[in-house]
Amino acid sequence: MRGDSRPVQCCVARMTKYNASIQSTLRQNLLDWFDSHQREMPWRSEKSLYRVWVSEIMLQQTQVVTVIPYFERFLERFPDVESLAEADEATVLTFWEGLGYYRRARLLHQAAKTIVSDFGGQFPKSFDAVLGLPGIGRYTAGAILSIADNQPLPILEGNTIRVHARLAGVTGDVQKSGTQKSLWSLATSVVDPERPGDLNQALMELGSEVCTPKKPQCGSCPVHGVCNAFQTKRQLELPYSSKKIRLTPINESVILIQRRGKFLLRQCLDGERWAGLWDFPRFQTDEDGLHSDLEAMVHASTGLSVEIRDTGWSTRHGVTRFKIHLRCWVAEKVQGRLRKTQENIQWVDRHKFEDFPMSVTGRKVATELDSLITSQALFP
DNA sequence: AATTCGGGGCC
DNA sequence: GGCCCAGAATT
Repeated sequence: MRGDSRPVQCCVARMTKYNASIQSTLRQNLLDWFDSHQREMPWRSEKSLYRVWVSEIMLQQTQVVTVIPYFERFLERFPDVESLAEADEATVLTFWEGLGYYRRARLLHQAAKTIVSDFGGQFPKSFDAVLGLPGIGRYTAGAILSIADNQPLPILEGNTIRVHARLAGVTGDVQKSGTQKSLWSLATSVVDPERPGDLNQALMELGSEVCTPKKPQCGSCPVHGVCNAFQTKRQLELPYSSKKIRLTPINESVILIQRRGKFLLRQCLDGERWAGLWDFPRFQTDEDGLHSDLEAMVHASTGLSVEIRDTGWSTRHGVTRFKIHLRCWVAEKVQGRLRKTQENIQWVDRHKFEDFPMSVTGRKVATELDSLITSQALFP
């Protein structure tokens, strides 16, 4: 197929499966490499469907080094499906705090309940049943069953998209469905019949440790001999994506409202950012972090009448896709009483903040509260 | 097919 | 400051 006089790009762009020879080389070399180079991970040393499931959910859009401490704590508190299913959602969220994409935790919790009610507490082994669980898509179902039950199923995610695009010279826009189809086809053709889980992990491990986005270590790559991108020196051009990440600037303020030593927290509603987590009342402000009628905003959101006392402290926190300009105001005097509202709001002693799963910015404010409220800037 | 959802690692 | 990360659900 390759090696004739036609441009390489033309031929390989249409190659959507590895031929038998390349399949064999990929499997052999990658499994050998994986046996000697794989990193230690807590879900590898002790393997079960439950542990691999939890790890795969945590690993969605999240790097291994970030996940490991969360995984350890989570498994200590929720060692099996039953303990997870029985827990309150708020408790589950507490152990997810700081990891991001909190819907993952809520769906994980829902799925645990489903497994108890519909599968007798045993994580299912049928691909369709697993795919039907909330929070589990094509990648995660294949990953769990191949890794924890050695089922010959393909996977495709960030790392392996890059690996396959380079190995096979896939030049199409990776966002396009046609390109995705080609990549899934490549992934399917390389599935190892003997050790599918190890080969899948080897592909991902290669993508994160060797076949990296910026500085791929092709010299130490076990499969550079069959890599189209390496042969044509296009490692840095593949995979191609036309999509550019854009940031949306956000200016928001949180307001510290205290009464009798307690502070007002509200639980973020479904549909808004940090759904289910707790936060200080938060409002949109202008570019300078100011709002023309902050007291009215507080009243509108919480049903409380407040008197804004000072505006002495500010900090910034950058979040991917958002930039939050965070300012805090302290309202010392609250005239109104707590009213019944749609919002789930609560007066919380500052020493009890740790009992609430919080947004990262909310946690930051909570952690620095002591220095904030004793600051001379706030109480001149 | 495009958006949304977080936070951190890494250059 | 930008890009990327063991993606899924929603619109």
